[in-house]
Amino acid sequence: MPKTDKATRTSSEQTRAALIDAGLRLFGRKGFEGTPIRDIAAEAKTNVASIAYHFGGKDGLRLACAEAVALRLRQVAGQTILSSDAGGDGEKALAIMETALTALVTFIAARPEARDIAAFMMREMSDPGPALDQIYTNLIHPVHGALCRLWGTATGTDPESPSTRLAVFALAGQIVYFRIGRPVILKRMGWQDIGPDEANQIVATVTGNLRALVAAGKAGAK
Amino acid sequence: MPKTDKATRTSSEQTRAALIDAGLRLFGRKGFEGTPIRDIAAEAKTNVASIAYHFGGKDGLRLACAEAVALRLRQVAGQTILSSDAGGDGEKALAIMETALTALVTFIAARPEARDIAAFMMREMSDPGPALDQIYTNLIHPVHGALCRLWGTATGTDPESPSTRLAVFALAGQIVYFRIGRPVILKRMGWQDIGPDEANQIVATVTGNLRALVAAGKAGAK
DNA sequence: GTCTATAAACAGATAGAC
DNA sequence: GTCTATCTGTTTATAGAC
Repeated sequence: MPKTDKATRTSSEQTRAALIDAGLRLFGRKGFEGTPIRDIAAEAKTNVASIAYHFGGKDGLRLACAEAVALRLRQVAGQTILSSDAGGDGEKALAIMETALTALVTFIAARPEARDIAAFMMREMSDPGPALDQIYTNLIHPVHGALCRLWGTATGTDPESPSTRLAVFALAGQIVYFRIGRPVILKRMGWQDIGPDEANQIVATVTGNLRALVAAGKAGAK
Repeated sequence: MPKTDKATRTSSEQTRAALIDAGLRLFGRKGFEGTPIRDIAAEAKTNVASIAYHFGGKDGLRLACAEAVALRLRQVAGQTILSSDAGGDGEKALAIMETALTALVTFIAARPEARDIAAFMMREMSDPGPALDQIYTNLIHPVHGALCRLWGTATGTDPESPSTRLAVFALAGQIVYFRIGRPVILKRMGWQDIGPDEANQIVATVTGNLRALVAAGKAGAK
């Protein structure tokens, strides 16, 4: 059946993508060791053997999931941050950061796929290995670096200084917590779900904090 | 129930404690499903069967670990926050929060046990169940509530309002990220470890942020 | 209460038919 | 390329000796 003529649209690629999708979802929820490859195959509507065929084994799928995570989050955060340049204008740098954070928070807090993406990343951080290296070099390092440059421009401080880097990490921490801590947040806020309304409240909190922290950083730089 | 005569010092209690300790460490690093009870027994220097004996099974140990986590973190955060009362004095409320945050951040960022405690909590949040309920009612709800009251006093805003609750969650997010994201932070900061020096830099970042955010919240409340 | 031995279920990898 | 059947090792839980 799997001949790659244009009518069939390479079912190989489709199976591959379905496996990564299923792997991300299950690894995120139940953990890597907690997920049997049989479940992944079932979720992707294929057979167990196809995981060894496409990725060489369970570990290969893990790495492929890490690649997918880095790619997806760069699409959300990256294209807004990585490409743009404030050109020394503090106000513009702050505006760019606000736009980027809004996009990031909206995606991370409200989009359903973000649950699995965030959970996958957090799990990899609890047990660092090749998959985390992937995510670090392809996502975290470039995005954090770009945010540091914007932060430096916005506050007039050294973008390479430890305090700038820590400030940006603190900012990132706020965002990821709104996803990871979701069940706790829902319960405490009395929310049923994080829809557009709730996401906007979170966006308002984070962007408000950004402005306050940048203002404080600017004052401290004098 | 073990017989508690003072001479033997109940080795039962010791085994129990050693199992919880080992469980917390291994569950945090490799996840619940990723950890065989044989490994836990070996780490606790006892036999596999003792887990079923003391906790009824692997799930029982999981719940006992959740209890231990809640208890331990209440000792760190709780005794400073839960007991004290600002009595309507904004300055005093801010000072209490600063003291509490310093203790919390120092513990979470620098203490080795905190790695496993934080990882355990995050994993439970990714896959909510009875253990998370434990942690929520015995730790998160009371501590978050106390911080909201202090925040309300410090900023002059309603401690029960959604924006206050979200602000406190954002603050908490910063703290936990400095533990969860540790491997990434070490790499990006060029640090070998988080010792007293590095912990102080993190404490300075977080308490600085606290002051800036409270000041902004106070201004907004006018 | 502790521990060894074992049972019954389940894991990931792979050979070979299609 | 896909899928079934199977191999080999490992898992949790438990029975029973001490």
